[in-house]
Amino acid sequence: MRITKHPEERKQEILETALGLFEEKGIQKTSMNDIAETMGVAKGLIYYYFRSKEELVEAVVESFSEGVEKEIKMLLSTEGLSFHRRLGQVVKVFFLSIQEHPALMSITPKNPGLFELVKTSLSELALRHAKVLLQKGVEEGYLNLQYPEYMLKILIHGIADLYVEGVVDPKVHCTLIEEALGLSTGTLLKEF
Amino acid sequence: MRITKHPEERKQEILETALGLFEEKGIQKTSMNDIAETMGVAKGLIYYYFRSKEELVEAVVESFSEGVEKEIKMLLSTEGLSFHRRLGQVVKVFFLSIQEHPALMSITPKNPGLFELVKTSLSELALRHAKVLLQKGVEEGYLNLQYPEYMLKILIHGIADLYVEGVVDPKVHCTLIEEALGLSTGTLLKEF
Amino acid sequence: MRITKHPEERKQEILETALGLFEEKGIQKTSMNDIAETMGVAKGLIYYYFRSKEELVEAVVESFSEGVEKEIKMLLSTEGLSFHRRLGQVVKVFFLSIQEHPALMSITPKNPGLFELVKTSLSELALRHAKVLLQKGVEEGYLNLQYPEYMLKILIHGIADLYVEGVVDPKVHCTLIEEALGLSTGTLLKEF
Amino acid sequence: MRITKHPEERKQEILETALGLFEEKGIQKTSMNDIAETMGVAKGLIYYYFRSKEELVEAVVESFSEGVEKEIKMLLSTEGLSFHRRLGQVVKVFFLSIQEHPALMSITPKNPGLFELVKTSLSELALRHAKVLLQKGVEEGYLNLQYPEYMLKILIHGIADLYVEGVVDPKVHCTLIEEALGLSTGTLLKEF
DNA sequence: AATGAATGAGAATTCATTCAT
DNA sequence: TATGAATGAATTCTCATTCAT
Repeated sequence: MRITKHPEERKQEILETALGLFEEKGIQKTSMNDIAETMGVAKGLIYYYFRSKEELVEAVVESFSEGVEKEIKMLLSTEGLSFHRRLGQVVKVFFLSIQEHPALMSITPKNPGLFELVKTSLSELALRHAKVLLQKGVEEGYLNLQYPEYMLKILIHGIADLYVEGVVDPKVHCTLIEEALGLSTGTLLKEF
Repeated sequence: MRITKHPEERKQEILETALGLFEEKGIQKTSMNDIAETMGVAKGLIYYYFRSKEELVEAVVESFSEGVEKEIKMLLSTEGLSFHRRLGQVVKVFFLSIQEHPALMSITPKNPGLFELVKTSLSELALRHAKVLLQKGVEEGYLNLQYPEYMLKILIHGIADLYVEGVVDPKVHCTLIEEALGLSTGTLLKEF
Repeated sequence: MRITKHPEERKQEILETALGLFEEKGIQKTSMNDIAETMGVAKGLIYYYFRSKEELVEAVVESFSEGVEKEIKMLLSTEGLSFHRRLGQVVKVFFLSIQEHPALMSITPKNPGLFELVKTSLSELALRHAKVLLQKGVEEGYLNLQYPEYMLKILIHGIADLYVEGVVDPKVHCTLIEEALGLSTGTLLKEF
Repeated sequence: MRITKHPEERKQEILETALGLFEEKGIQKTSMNDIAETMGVAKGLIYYYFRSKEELVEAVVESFSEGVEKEIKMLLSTEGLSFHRRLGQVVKVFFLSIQEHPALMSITPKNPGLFELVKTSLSELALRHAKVLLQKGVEEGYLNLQYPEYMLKILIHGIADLYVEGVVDPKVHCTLIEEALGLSTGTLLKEF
């Protein structure tokens, strides 16, 4: 049975199936065959949309980040919010997007890869969007940091890894962020 | 030509060769054959010492951590040092051990793995040793943290990832740690 | 050169090639490579049809038995034959099917395996089909046996092994069967 | 720790260990390493006593048969026993020797080999010793068989295989033998 | 757009056997 | 007699990728 779909729709379907399997079994242990089989589609079809497995992996990561990016953009477009409020929202978006993909976090020594890539991608994304916000925080005196961007990176990577190790309470994360940024206790927490 | 060595020596040799190749080409792209060839030894010999590639990988990570652990133990055994001094030293050990293995940090989408494993292992190790130190810092009022251990983890993972992305200046790291822990500027830096 | 065939045809081809090689060199000494090479086909293709060597071996045995089963079914479907005639025919089918695969029987200390598997499979098959026949023989008084099914098994296995050891004359087999079943001399033999 | 033993003692020890492992895991899946490890001895030592694995396998089978042979010889040396009594005893010896090695019978598709070899070896042995006995039976009119030796073979192989398939009751075996040889019911059974 | 049989280059692993000590 | 590190060749199995249909 041969089911024809719109290219974009099909591409999306592959991306989602791949993401699911990568989360479940790791990139390496997911074969192109697995993906095709799960979709109920022939192996060759995937190669019609993606030149190689590598390209597919990149596309999956990109696609994931794009989802997060959309939400962030929406948030930041709202005018007139205070620095703390905004920061709180950005943090929230990150953790919500991670919470929606719990399997993403299940890295084991036998199953590395995807998380690391996603993390890096998210971190870059965060930086792109938070630069201005951080600058503002520094200028307005809310933040007293020499390397605000680096600190942001550390927090994203570090908390993500903490998450992987089982610390999933957003309150804890907020407290840690407050302390690291030198904000007074509860500043972020009250945004949740 | 058949060269026999003492098991411990040979095991060490395998471990070192494997570490080198893992760093250079990634775990996945390093075949057991590569390791044997590099050593000028038969493939089977590696299986004489390690039941499988997986076991070898674990052993390599463990061995790496043990090296770092030894140095830390030495440091912490020295009596009578101030909290800041000690903290500075621990931080130093970590970054020195990482600096000795720059290739360890070269993750690419094609080459994931070892670093992630080592990082987790190092993080656990750090916690084990720094617990008391942190507690002391909190008690003595140098640190004002609700979750000192989590903060430590964040810093280790976060800075390690920062390192991977090319930020390798220890001064920057120190400053970031100072800021995150709420120490006054230069407290750690002067230990370097 | 890439020659594509219909799956069923190809599967059959693999089965036959494998059977031939198993007979010739024994299961153990026949590598998946041998089979592929003999077929002029890539190694991977065999794994496309059979998950493992073990599965292939099972399929070969099964396929062999199925061939014999077909012939038996045909025989038994003919109505109105006497007990002795029928029994004679069943015995005949077995020995003909074995005679067609003389190599099957060449077990040596270095080459065990396939025969043993086939024998068991054939024995089960024989029982399934001969049960009614034997029952009938017992009821009609031709056979005076307490365990007709066990006797059948003994005869199948025993004569098969005798065959392996070089006793291949069907007349001898018939005589032995007659004696074991307590039939009068020549009852079966005249069917041949 | 290097324990030196008398050559014959050591050889015997190897034979027994090998038999045990062959029964447990099959010949093929038992490595020379397994044997050495089980004995707590170095691999090389086995090669000191047996040139190759093949030679070891042969020796194991031979050694097993020798054990049975001894018992049979003892039996047959007793003078003045009736034909039926003797036959009963010989049958008994076989089944007792098999019963002492239940694992010998656990053939599976994955684990062929030893049983087949032992069976053949036992069958040859049986023939050697029973020839005279059978001849006597025929001459004295107890047996009415054209190929007494073949019938013996069939019975040994056939019943052994029956045994493997789970029919282990000696009474059933006796009945089958009686029927196959055309002895009157109970002739053998009462010897047990 | 889609199929899926076929490829082929590797990969891990196993093990009987050897040999220097 | 005994050790056990070392060999090396074979073997099973995997999988990204191709291509004729």
